[in-house]
Amino acid sequence: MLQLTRDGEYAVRAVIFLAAQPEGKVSLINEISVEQEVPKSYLSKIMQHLTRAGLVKSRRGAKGGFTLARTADTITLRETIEAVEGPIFLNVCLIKKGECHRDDLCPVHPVWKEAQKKLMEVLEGKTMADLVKDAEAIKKSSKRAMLRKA
Amino acid sequence: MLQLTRDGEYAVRAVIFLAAQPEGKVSLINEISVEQEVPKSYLSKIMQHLTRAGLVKSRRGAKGGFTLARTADTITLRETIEAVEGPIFLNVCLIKKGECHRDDLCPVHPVWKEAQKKLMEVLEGKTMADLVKDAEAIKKSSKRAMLRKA
DNA sequence: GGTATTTAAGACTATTTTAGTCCGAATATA
DNA sequence: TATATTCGGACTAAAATAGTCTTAAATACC
Repeated sequence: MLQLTRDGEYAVRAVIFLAAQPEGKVSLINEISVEQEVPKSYLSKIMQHLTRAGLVKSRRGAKGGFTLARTADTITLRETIEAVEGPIFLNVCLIKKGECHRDDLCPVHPVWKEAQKKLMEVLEGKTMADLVKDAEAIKKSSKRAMLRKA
Repeated sequence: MLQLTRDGEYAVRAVIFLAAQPEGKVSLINEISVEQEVPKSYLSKIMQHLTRAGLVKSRRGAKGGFTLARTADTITLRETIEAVEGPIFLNVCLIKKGECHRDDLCPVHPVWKEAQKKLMEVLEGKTMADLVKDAEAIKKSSKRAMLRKA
């Protein structure tokens, strides 16, 4: 449907949450679920994918939980989404040769290629560190707006 | 899944086919289906959507068939796709306010907004007339390549 | 060692979407 | 009237989506 699924959305929320935590902080499914408004049992699935994809480190047992596996500035939006949704292709014809009807003769193929490239540029251009910084800036500016109103 | 469905793909094929026909030519479901490799009964559904959306004119009965309802240079790729898939939104948060988790405080929202804008620019930047022209150019250049080989 | 805590893995489910097919009705031509 | 052709909708099978739930495994602490 040319639309991000809940999996992708929830993965992004979870990784941003982890990225925003202070160094060394270990987060529980429960915390993330409540804070980011993601169903707990569903989130547990998402976290597993993120762990296997190497974005997140997990530890079981008491004092266990999740942390980022790498620094937030090395994790892009694209990587986070693809960790749970699989590789993004705006059209099947981009997956590999032969998927495309009339292969190299299709005039629409280059258009999808360009659209794909632009989308990837946007999703790769934002790291989790960027997003945490953006979130802080938004919070500050909205606080200022509140004060002005009061 | 962040991927165009068959509906969208088939709609584009059908409209390009109509755009490539000589002035006044009326095309049958059957022709389009064979030429563009789209299942006939499925295509019939697609054509109905395109007709209702005002991109295509239909006439029933003997000597009936389909033509473009407007000139090919006024029909964009975006319009064609949205005629059968409904409006494109890369993320639910773009549909309307309130769909977004933590509304204006979400740092990812602006990123989706930008991605959406870029995608739309690409899909609106190509009209069916452009695509027909591109197809002709591709055909010519591939013919030249064949001749060089032979 | 035992107990409490926490993630891992996978089975299970309901709903929606996707990708079609099929048929009878309506409409136009000749 | 016979023939051609789209229209509209019912129908279907398979896959994706969006979850839930239960049991097992690992870890920490007493």
